[in-house]
Amino acid sequence: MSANSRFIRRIYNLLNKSFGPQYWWPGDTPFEVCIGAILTQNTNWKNVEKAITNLKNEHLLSPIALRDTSLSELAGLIRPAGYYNIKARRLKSFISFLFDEHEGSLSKMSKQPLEELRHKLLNVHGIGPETADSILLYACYKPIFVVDAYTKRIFSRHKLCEEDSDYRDIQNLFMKNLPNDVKLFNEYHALIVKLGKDYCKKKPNCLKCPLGGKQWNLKL
DNA sequence: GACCAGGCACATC
DNA sequence: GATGTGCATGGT
Repeated sequence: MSANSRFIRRIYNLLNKSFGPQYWWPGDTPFEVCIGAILTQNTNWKNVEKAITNLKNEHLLSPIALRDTSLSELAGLIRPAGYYNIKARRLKSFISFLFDEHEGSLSKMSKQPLEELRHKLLNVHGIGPETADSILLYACYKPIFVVDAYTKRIFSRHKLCEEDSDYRDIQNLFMKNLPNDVKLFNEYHALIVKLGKDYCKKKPNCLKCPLGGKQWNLKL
């Protein structure tokens, strides 16, 4: 086993021991996961929850209901999640894709092979790498590792990737060094977000961080 | 009142 | 292909 692989697994074990299971994604249905993945782009999850609650209260959390909702009404309801005009359009483009390609059915969409579906999702307006991979992993249960701002910040601070590593570089760091396991990818990303929220914001709080101290050259 | 949060598309060089 | 900018609310 390579040194990288040992590091990656050791960090997972540390986080898992410190935080325990995270029960991700925070959403009731695969469809809600997709909506949340778009709404949470560059946005605090608390604000996303308000927007999702609004949609639930209006009984709009289904592909058909959202398809039949006007852009302006949708924008008004998701307002708390920020960038609401842009995100309303992004939600609509995802819904259009779902109906055009998969009869409005997430379970049909999920039957597509991973790489083919990923490629198609990336062609949907408003869906980039992180949103696509969140949908693939947490809504379609495909084995793909989600990289977010926390992942990049934490791993570059600890010199486990370069500061200018791109999305695929970091994703490969995990996927080449871990077994191809949906449950593991699910839990690992969730633990990274937990670590990020609690200890590794832009101004880090290293004192009680499970990764230990202010020394950002991890010695495990 | 500044700074930040689980990105992405687009313009410009 | 790299770099900069707009999008926007709500919490600290």
